Order: sequence, then C-alpha cells, then structure tokens
Amino acid sequence: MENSQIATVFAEIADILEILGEQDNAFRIRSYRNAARTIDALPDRLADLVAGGKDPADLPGIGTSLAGKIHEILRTGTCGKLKELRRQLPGHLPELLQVKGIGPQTCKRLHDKLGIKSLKDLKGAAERGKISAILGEKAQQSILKGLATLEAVSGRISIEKATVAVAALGRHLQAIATIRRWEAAGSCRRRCETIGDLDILVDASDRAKAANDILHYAPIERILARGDEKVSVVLAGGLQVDFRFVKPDAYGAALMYFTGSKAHNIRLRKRAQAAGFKLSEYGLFKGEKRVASRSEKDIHKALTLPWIPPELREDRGEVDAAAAGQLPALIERKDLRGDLHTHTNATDGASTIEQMVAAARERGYQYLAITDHSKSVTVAHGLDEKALRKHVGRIRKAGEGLKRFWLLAGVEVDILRDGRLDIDTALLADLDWVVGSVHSVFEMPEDKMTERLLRAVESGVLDCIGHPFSRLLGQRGPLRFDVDRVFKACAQAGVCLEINAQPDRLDLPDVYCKRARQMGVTLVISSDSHKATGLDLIDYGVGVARRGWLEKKDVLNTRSAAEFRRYKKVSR
DNA sequence: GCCGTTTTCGGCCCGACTGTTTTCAGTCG
Repeated sequence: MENSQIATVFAEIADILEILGEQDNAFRIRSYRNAARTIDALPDRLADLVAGGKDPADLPGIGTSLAGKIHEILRTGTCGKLKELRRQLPGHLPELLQVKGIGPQTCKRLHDKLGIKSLKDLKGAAERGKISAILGEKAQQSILKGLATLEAVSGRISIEKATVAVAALGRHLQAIATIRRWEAAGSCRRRCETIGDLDILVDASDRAKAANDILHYAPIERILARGDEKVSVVLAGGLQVDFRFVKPDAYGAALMYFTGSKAHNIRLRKRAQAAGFKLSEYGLFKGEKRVASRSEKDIHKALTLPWIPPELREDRGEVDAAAAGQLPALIERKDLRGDLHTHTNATDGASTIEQMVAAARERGYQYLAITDHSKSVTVAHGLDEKALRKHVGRIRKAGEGLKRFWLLAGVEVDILRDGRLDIDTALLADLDWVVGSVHSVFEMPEDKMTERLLRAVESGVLDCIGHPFSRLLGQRGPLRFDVDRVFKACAQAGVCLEINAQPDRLDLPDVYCKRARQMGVTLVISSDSHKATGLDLIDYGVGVARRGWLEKKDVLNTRSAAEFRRYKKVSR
C-alpha cells in the first residue's frame, strides 16, 4: 500500500463531504485534506512505518480518528466512511472537480438540477447547451474550455519545456521599457519534474502599459483574466502563464508566496502566526505594521530562519530543519567533475567519441564515461561482445593521448528479465564503468522485479543502476519493486544509483534520492546524453538532487579524477 | 477532525478575480 493510495482515500472523502456541503463540516473537510497532503509528502511508506510500530497519530494533523482510518485502510484497502459517503453520492461526481471553474457548490447544483453524475454526463450536457440555463452562458463556455484542456494535455509539461518557454518569454519581457524586473516563480523555480503553469513576477513602473505590451507576445492565444494585480493568458500549445504585478518594496514577499509550494506556504504562515505575525504576498506584518517584505532573506530572518532554497519548499521538513540550523548545503552544477552515462554514434547517439570528449572538456570536466547500449536494445543498434570489444579499443585509444582527462570505457548493459546481464561477465569486469539498466519487460509482479534487480546488483560487475525506476514521465509508470531491499543491496555491494537527467526520466525521483542517501547509497548524476550538446541536460539532474536534499559529498561525480580513481580501486 | 509555552474550547492561511442573487459567493492558487 503506497502513501498516495491512502492520501487518495482521504482526498475523496473531503471531496464528497464538500459536495454534500454541510456547513459545519468545513473544518473537518480541511482536516481530511491536510492529512492527505501530509501522507503524500512523507518520505517513507506509511505502511512500513506502521508495521514498524509507529503510531500514525504522531504525524502532524492526524489524531485518533484519522489514525484509526489509516489502520483500516492498510488492512482493507479502503474505509467504511468512504463507502458510506459513496452511497450518499452515487456516480463519479468528485471527478468533476478536475474541471477548472467547477468547485463543490457548482458540482452539487449540476447534480441536483441536471442529474449529472460524471465527466461524461457533464460533457454531454455542455455540448447540448443544458448548462447555460442553470449557470449562465459564460459558465457553460468556461466548462467546455475546461473540459478541452483536461483532455488535451492532462495538464503538465516537462521542466525542460517550461525552461525553454521562460527563456523565450524572457526575451519579450526584457524589451519592454516599463518592466524593471521580472522572474519565474512557482514550480519552475522549485525545479519540479513537471510544470502545470508558469507564474511570472513583474515589477513595472506602469502596470497598464506593461500589461498592454505583455499581451502583444505573439504566442498568446487567449486571455483568461486581466486585473490590476494579474494577467492570465494561454499560449499556443496550451501552456497557461500568470503574470503577477508586484511592488518593488514587496518583491520578496510576492516571490516567496508565488514560489510556493502551497503546502510550504501554509507551514510558513502558521509559523508566522504562532510568532504573532501575519504573512501574505504583501509582506510580513505585526498588526498593521509591515516588518519585512523587500527580499525573501528579510522575511526568513524576521521569522528567525535562514533562507530556504526554493527546491526544498515542499513541506517535507525543511521549515523545521531551517529552524534547527540543519538545512543541507545543496549540491550545485559547478560541483560536477564528470559525466558517467553518455552515448555515441556507435549506437543511438549522434556524436563521435572525440566530439563527446571535446564537449566534456569545454564544460570543465576531468572525466567522461562512454556507455553505449548492449545487444538487447536492438532499436538502438546495441553492441554485442565482439562489437563492444572493438568499441572499447577505440575509446581507450582516444583516451591515450589526452592530458589531465580520464576517458572511461564503459557500457550501459541490459538487465534481462531474470536479472542476468546481456554481456559476458568477463568482458564487463574489464571495463572502467558499467551501468546496468532495465529496457524491457517493465510489467512484472513486485517480488519478481525485486529478485531481478537484486541479482543484477549482486553480479559483482555493475558500478551503477541506470534510471532505476525506468519510468517515462506522462507515458510509463515506475517499475514496482521492494525499494528498501534493492537500495540496501546497493549500499552493501557498493553499486551506485543514478539520477538520470533526461527531462522525461528524472529518475531517481527526488524523494528516493533522500531515502537512498539515508540508506548509505552513493548517487551519481548523469546526462545520458546522446549528443555533445546534450551534456548540459545534466542541469535537470542537479535540480532533482537538490529537491532530494543532496549535498556535494553524496554524489560520486563531484569527486576529482584522482579521488574518483581511488574510489574505483576499492569499490570493485 | 485536530490542536494547545496564554487555551481541553474555540479557533483553524490569505487574498484576487469572476460573474452577477450588484454586495458577495464561488473558485483558484
């Protein structure tokens, strides 16, 4: 039983209670939502904690009643309260809340007046024009648009696409004379895996003029809202962008507020409140008096906290850690000394060995591992033993003449369905760096997948597991295996876990970085680049590592070539 | 339904935008 499954039960209870709409329930509903959020953000599996004797009521926002329900959910997979509520509200009404503009009240009216029970019903009613009689013509249009958005993208884009969109938008904003300063906040600044919409902070000397100029940005397809404080638009392709106008003397407060996350903001506001302050996007107030607002640092300082890096702001213990002076010194891109997972034109890459080396040296690296695919990955023209031997010869030759640069001859070897590797072990033992990855048979019972990975880890020839969950964001879910057993085996065998920086992978995910570190596993951040310029994608991996609380010392490829050689000598 | 270094009762994060029961409820972030 995963945390998200437990959280979903509580979230659905909250949704149904809200649709049923009994007024005195408002704060009970909030309790269910708080509990769902708390459980979702836990770094460890609640099921394991409870099995280990932990009382769920020790968690913040969870008391005896919810603790009882947690035990019930762990035992039966659901809870009686939810079943009873579902009887009171037949159909799939909570799914209507996914449509932007529909909240619990509207949901209830749609059900009571039109008998709507599901998204499908809603779409039918909207298309036949039945909604306007109840909610008005504008609401009907808004619902149709909301449904289209929901179907089109299911919302989110990769951090890479968002970063590119911000850069393009930035060129437009830069040229507007009335804009003094601007910055992307929100999930983009926190470097989340995927981005729902962009929040852009704008400090302008003349808001009306600035808004007018902003709206001339060619990719804007539709204007959603236009007020004194904010302008919301949708770009071609469906990305929503909210521009927030802020005063320079409240810039820090606004930046903090719009960076989020929501859960982090709530945590911080409660801390402010407990100290007799009020915190909003306009500043930190004591009564009517504003005591801090210009910069984030000012506000953190007034709350007796050090500045908290945006990547940590997820309400995963960062506020308490800050208060205790125990924030990690997060790893930075400039700490990296090499890249340990790259491809060349020998398989599915586009660049030669020499081009990859040149690109690595340009980036100040001291070492680079070439790790092309092995024979099972036929679509990538993977190498068999004979081809690999030849390729390794070429890599070693290319490395011979290099001064102060270590070119490692490696491979990304396939972990077959039974856990064997698809290249002869003797050959693997001769290589400088061996990444083992799963590229096929992703669906397997959890215990079989665990055995598969354990066998690979314990083979004695692997240096690292590549993209350990083999997920593709928005396309393929993560491998299911016993995370604790596999991580523990990695720690014991001295096998690293990779943070693969490809934007559609970002694998290990951030919360598992934290867990792996706690269990004593060494981590590696790799670009998995298929061309020379692709080495820069490693930045997205650094973002994941930072979100996973990692420091320089936790990541192997922050070590100098000399230190890395010493590590290699003792590891296998 | 949860919680407590003023409290076991009486609170619970804060503000903007939209549409229109035109004074505020509903929704969003």
